[in-house]
This record gives sequence, structure tokens and C-alpha cells, in this order.
Amino acid sequence: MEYNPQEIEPKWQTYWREQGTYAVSDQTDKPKYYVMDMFPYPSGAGLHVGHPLGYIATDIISRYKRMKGHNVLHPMGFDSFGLPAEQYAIETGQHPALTTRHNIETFKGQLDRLGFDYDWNREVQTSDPQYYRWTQWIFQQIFDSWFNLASQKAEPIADLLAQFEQSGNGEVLAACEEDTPSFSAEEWAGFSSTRKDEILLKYRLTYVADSIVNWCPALGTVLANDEVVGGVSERGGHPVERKKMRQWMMRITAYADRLLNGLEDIAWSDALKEMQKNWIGKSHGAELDFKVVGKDITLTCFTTRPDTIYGVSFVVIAPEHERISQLTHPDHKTEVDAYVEEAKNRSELERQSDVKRVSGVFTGSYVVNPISQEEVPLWVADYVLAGYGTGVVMAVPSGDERDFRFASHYGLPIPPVVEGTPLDEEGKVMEANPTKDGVMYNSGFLDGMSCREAILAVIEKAEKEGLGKGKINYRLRDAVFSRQRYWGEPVPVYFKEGIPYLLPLDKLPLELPTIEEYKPTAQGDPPLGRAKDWLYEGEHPYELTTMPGWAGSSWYFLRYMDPQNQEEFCKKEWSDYWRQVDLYVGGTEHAVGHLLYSRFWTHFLHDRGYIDFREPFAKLINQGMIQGESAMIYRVKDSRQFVSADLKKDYDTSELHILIDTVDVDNSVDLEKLKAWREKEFADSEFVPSADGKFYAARMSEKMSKRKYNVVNPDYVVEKYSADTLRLYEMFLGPLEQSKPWNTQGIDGTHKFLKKLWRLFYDDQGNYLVNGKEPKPEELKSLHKTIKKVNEDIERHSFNTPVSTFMICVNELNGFKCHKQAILEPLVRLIAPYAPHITEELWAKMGHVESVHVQEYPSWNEEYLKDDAIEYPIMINGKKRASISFPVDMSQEEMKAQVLADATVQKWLEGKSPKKVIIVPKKIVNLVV
RNA sequence: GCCGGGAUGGUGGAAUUGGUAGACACGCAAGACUUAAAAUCUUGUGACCUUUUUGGUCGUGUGGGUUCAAGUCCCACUCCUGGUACCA
Repeated sequence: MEYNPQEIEPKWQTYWREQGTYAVSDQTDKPKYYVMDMFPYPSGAGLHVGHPLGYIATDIISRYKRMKGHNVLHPMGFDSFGLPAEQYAIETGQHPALTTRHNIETFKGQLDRLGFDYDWNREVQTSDPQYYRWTQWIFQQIFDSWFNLASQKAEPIADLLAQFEQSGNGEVLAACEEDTPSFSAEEWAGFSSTRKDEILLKYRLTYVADSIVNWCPALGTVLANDEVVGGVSERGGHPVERKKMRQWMMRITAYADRLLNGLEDIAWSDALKEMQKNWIGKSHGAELDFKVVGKDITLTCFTTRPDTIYGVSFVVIAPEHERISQLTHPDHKTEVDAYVEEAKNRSELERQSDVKRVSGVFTGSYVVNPISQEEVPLWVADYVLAGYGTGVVMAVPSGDERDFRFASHYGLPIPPVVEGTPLDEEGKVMEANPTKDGVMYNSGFLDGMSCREAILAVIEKAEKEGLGKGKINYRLRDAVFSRQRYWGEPVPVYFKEGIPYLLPLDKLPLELPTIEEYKPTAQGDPPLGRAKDWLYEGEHPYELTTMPGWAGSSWYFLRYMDPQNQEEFCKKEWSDYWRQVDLYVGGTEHAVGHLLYSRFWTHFLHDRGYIDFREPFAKLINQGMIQGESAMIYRVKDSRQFVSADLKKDYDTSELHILIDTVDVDNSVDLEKLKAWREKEFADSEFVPSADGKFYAARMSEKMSKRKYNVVNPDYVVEKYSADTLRLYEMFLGPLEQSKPWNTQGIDGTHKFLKKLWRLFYDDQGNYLVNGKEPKPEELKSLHKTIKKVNEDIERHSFNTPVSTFMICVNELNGFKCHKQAILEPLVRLIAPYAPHITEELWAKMGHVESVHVQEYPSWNEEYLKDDAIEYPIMINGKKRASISFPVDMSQEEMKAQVLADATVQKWLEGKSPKKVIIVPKKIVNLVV
């Protein structure tokens, strides 16, 4: 009887399903453990070998913790709203729900074949109305809340309303829109109800506003900042424009400080915390008011360096600034208008690609430095961003590199104000000095102060004289919550006189309407504009945009706790039991998107009392990407000729990805296979081979992608080897966090290990070898050494090292010819989390009825690991010269005496006596002569 | 530019607190079994030197330093990689 995974793996998968082996129990006396993967988007391409990496790790932890006596929640679901299904729908007319359902079936089939212990009864799908009903419900709670800056938390809008009625909004400290008017209780009482609702909307945590958004014409929708990478869309790489649109927004900025401080309570990598910190971008500084000469306008500038106020030689305003036309002197109108127009037409990509270009125009106006009273010119330039700070910057060319470049280019003065700024012989500033280490000069009352003192002095003076104030600024923007798409959650509101109102609770879920076509309407409305009677109570229009992809994924970890609940999004009893996710595993691509948004929603739900904790994910591991191996061949430009990779330097060539399967291990291409793969393309091509007659391709590691023909599907590995082999191999490949290329070169090693494990139970003739003999000390030692190391390694989340440890143990037991039940039983339990199928089979062969996966995980006994004696290497001046065995309980003095008396040591000492003898217990003896 | 992470044999990687660097696996080589191949098993495998050796020298990206002892700690640099950027 031999190891036959094709037979045993499906057998046990069926058994687990039928027996409900992994059903999550409701017994709450056990300690809980919640381990979760980032749920996948069910793409049409199915699972590739990169997906399971994290899934295998959480599966191992899940099985390990269960065997350790925990009640484990290890769920899986699908982030099933998204663009690809909709694009496919536009092309084929097929409803995205159908495509999605089909893809999910494929995914689940593939996942099951790898033997994961998910309890599918707890599956969630974000596109399921029974799920998005609660996404809509949470949206409504956010709509029904405002952020109280005094208490630093979200509170019900009714409380705010009560305050307005009692004392107006003069005393209210709230995160709200900047154009919110102030009013007294009497004024409030006099407002129409529409006016009241309009004002309340400015306070809500989700609100409608005209804002500048990232518009992607190719995708026909807006994108969040984290969905735009380097000026193009993250998905598809299409150009993105800045456009002003009326949008739903989420007031995540109110939570900026909370999200920043919360990072201290969670075990995430420094790299990831750093990314979130940078994204939030907190900076301390001041806002200073510059009066415009001859006009009744004040421009407020944000600066982190108020100390350099005497170095201001001009002020710059962003071309998108609203008041530019008022600020432009009639003599300069033509130039300014032309500049503003040009800036508007530049795409984000263009703007970012020539960052070094200096451009700007003088407005003809002057502003007054509030501290020095000096008049300085006001310029317009696109290096100032409208979206950050106030859109106006006080330029200090001696202290800021960009200001310096601008001043040099346009011949503006560059007065130095901090000692240590590099000057030439004539006393001119040679380059900007952005450091804060120095003493002020040329700076009026600040002279002689350090930068840090001067910063405080300027803020103090500005606040006393009403010229400005200390200010903290954030890079974080409010999140755009509207997508001009069909395949997303409908927003559960209707509009009356242009003001949004919440749909009554009993009308949830507001389901997606059926439409004929998924394109935008002829008028440019989103696809929902095509829906007939998309009206509340037959007259009030519903919202036409849908929620973004991150809505459903921001709270899904809560739904797993109570997935079938029809009354609540999650019963508090269950969120109180399961609480935070103890271990969350997923890719780093969600560092500032999903991981920030779901922290935001979790903080919010906590504020409103729905859950008892603020942070969703206590520990997070970013698994590395498994890269695919691509193969490239080289076509001579404008010809049908291809040249072998080693000859490409002699030609002008272009690169072409080919199917990786057509390339042999030595990189030579099987031309017959290649032609069969793409008959039309290669049939009459000419292939110029290398000197040895073979035609070579080049290989490269890059992200797996359908377009690069380098996708490796796990099903293939499961068929050729086994699911257990794949699981072990993906772990064995290296540390979980590390990115690594997929290659199957070493996969034989892990497969061989499973066969060796099997051979401890059966010989080649199929005889059952396991016996009940007493184990020998060396066998017990080998086993317990292994148990100890594996336990410790899993506890510190090192998933690769236990595989090696298993291999060493099995090799040793084979060497001992040990087939003893007393040794093999714990061994099988030990390996079970890594290789669930083979261990289940072997466990059953040993006569057990109950699954190995509900057994206790083995723990070690130090007794078996004790050594009578330990061998110490003896080093003389850093060189190993001898090796002596000492009993464990021997004193250091005795050891020292023995070392010095040893014949070999004496020979090396050549009669000299050592200056120092260092004995490190259980490690080493070092003699210094 | 700024902020992270990293660099160890032919390859993937191990070394947990500073204590015999290279575990384990792949690959390669030799051998056993076989008519043969596959599979399996055994042995060897960092480099160089040497008069065989149980010998010597060098060796964890580069150059310095601390230490009895450095892949590990400190300083400077090179390269790779992830993030991010006219953020004032």
C-alpha cells in the first residue's frame, strides 16, 4: 500500500464536510481565537498559486489553535462587488450577479481541494443583499452621526440638533464643512426645515459635497486617492483627471488623530504603520493671515516654518484657487487667465511627470507680511496644490528648495534668515537650507533665537495680535464614497428638494434594480440612471451612484461572527466574545486603502456603542507576493524574425511574452509547442537560433498575470503531487512575509518527505509496520525536540522552519527504523496542521475513529531532552582546537581545570597559560592566550 | 529626494539572546538495486591551498570600529526592493 493522495484527499475532504468537523461551535467556555485572511475578489481567472500562501498559513494557525484547545473562527468569504464583473457585463450583457456566482463556485472548489478548514456556513459575500443590507445600515448610522471634537468621538445627530435648538452652533466643536454659517438658537428656530437639513448635512459623518475628485474617463467613475497610483488608475492604468463633482463623502479626516494614535495598540509591521502615518500626514505649524494690498481680502497661508517669516519674499497661490480672479490686477488678467486655463487642462500624469518644471505668473497684486509688515508680490504657480492646507503658501526661498528654484528662475529676492544657510562671496544664498538647526538672523525680534524657539514666538505673537494661529494639518482627505457604477451597494437614501434623507429601516435592503445595459446613460448619468421607477414612494429620486469597493470590506470581519442574523449586523454578545481579529493575513497592497477604512468604520461603530473595541485587527502579517516566472522572446523590429535571447544585443528588438510552458529548464524554447500555442502569430516567423542550435528565451520574475502568460494554477500541482505537498511547499519556500518567485524546482523535496512519512507506517510491499514496542531514549528525544521546536516556531508565526524540523525528525526515525505507535501518534498530531489529509489517513490507520484535527496538539517533556553531558568546542584565540564533553551539572571551576589539563589543549597552549578563560554555559569554552 | 525592508554556497533558505556560519531542501557528482529507465537508498558537495591527513588559509554586499567572540551591535558607503512625493 503506497501513499496515494489522489484517493485519500477527496475522501477526507468529503468526510470533513459531511461530519462538520470544522463547524465553529457556540461553546463560549473555551478561549477564542480569531484568524482571518483578506477575502478575495472572485475574478474569472480563478485561484493562482500566490493566493493560497496566506490561506495556508492561517489554516495552519487555525488547526494548531483548535488542537491547543481554542474555539477558533477561521472564516472565508468573497469581496464580490467590483469592476471586472461589470466590465464583463458591459461587453456581454450578462448580469454581474451571474458571473460572480459562477466565479465564486470555481474559487470554492479550488479552495476545498487544498483542504482548508473553513466553516462555509459562515461565508459572506459583499454582493449578497442579505449582507449589503447591513452595509447600508452602517452607512445610515454614519449619516446619523456627527463628530464631536470635544469628546473626540462620533455622536448621534439628535444630540447636535438638541444643542442647536438650545444655543445655536456657536459653542459646538464639530468636524464640519468650512462654509458652515454660525447661528443662534433663535435663528435656528427660524430656518425652514429644508434649510435645517441642509445645515445638518454639513455636520454629518457622511455628506454630499462638491469636491475635486479623481475622475477616470476610461473607467467612467471617480476613484479614491488610494486607487490612483502615480497619476493613473490602480486598476487598468488609465489616466486620471481632476474634476469637480457632487459626491458622497466620508469624513475620515475627523478620525485622523484617532487613527494615528490607534497604531500604537496594534501589532503591525513598522513598515505598514509608517505607511499609514505618512498617509495621514500630520504636520504641526501655523496659519498666518496675509492682507491683500488695496483689497478687503485676507489670504491665509499654512506653514510648518513660521520662524522663517522674515525670509518671505513672495506668496504663491494655487491656480485652482477660487478667488484668483478677484486677486488679479487688470493689467495681468490675460497672463493669469491663460496660466489658470493651461493648468486646468494638464492631467495629473503630466503634472506629476515634470515636477522639476518651474512655471508661474505674477498676479500684479501685493500682500502684507503680518509680522514684518513688508509688502511682497503674489504669484500663481502650479507647484502649490489647492487640496492641501489653504492653497496659498508663503514662500521662503532661503529655506525651501521649491521656493528657491522658483525665486531663482524669476529673479525674486532670497533673503537668508537662518545661520548656516550656505552663502557665496557676495553673500547670496547658494542653496536652500530646510533644516531647523540654527539660529535666526535678519529676523527682527526673532534674532538670536533658535528655530524651535522662534516657531513658538511667532505663533504666540500671531495669536495675540489676531494675525493667525497655531495649526495642525493633515494630508489625509475625506474619502469619496460615490462610484458611477452599477455593481456596488445602492446608497440607502432618497432626495427631496435636493436634500438626502434616509430610507426607513424596513425598506432595507435597497436592492439593485434590474437594468438592460450597464453603460452610463446618454446624459452621462451613472448606469442606475437607466433603471425604471428608481424612485422612493413613486416620486423621490434615489441616489444614482453606488458605494465604493471598500464599503463592504470595511466591516466583514464582524459579519463572520454572526452571519445569518436577520435582526442586527452582528449581535453584541458575539462581538463581545470574538472581539478583534487576533491574526489577519493579507497583501500589502491594502496598506492605506482597506486597512485604513476598516479601522475608521470600526472606530465609528465603537463610538456609537455597537461594539466594544476600537481596532479591528490586533496583529497583521503581510504575506509576500509569489511572483510568476515570465518568459520573453525577442522580435527584430519591423520584421517577422525572432532572435535567440543571447543574440539580442546585436539587434534592435522588441520584447514579447510567451507561454512559460513552452520553455525548457535550460531556457530553450520548444518551437513546435510555441507554434501550436499561437499558430497564427508564429506560423511564418523565422527563428534565429543560438550558436548551439537552440533557440533561447529570457526569464524574469514578475507579478502573475493572465497577460504575461505566467500564471500557475494550484490545481495542476494538486493533481501532479497532492494538496499536502503544495501546502508544505508553499510554506517551505521561505518566510511568509517575503516575496519570492514561484518555481517548482524544489517541490520534489516536500513530496518526498510525505512519502518518507508514509514509509514509517507501510513498507513497499504494503505491510503495516506500526508496533506497540517501548520507545528508546534517542527516539523520544528526537520526537520531543521536534515537538518543542515546532510549537515555539508556530507561536512566533514562523511557518517555514517547522517544515524543516519535520523532515529532520522523519529522517532520524527512518534511521532508527522506528515504527513505534508511541512515537508515531504524537508525530502525526504534530504534522496535522500542515498536512491535514495524509495525517488524517494515518491517524485512522492507527485505529482511531475521531478526526486527528480535534485531538490535542502534542506538547513536549523536558525530561526526554535532558543531556547527561554536553560537548563543548574549545576555542584557543578564536580557533577551534579541541572538543570536550562535560556533565551538565559540572561547575565552571571543574570544567576550567579539566580544559587546562587536557592533552590536546596543552599541546596548543605550548606551555603558556591563558590570560582568560570564558565558559558560556551549554555553548562554548574560549581561551585567550 | 524622503521613509521602510533587505544583501548568507550553483539555487531557495536556516542560524530565536553576540557563542562551532551554511541546518533543511533543490541541484550536481559517485555508488547500490535494475537488462534499462523511473522510483528508492547510501555517500560526497562554501572557496582556495596542502605532502595523503583528524592539516592550513579565506569566507555572510564594501570599508572601518566595538568585543575573548560579530551574519547578528556601532559608523560610513554600494546595490536591490517596497512605499511615497512639488504636502509648504
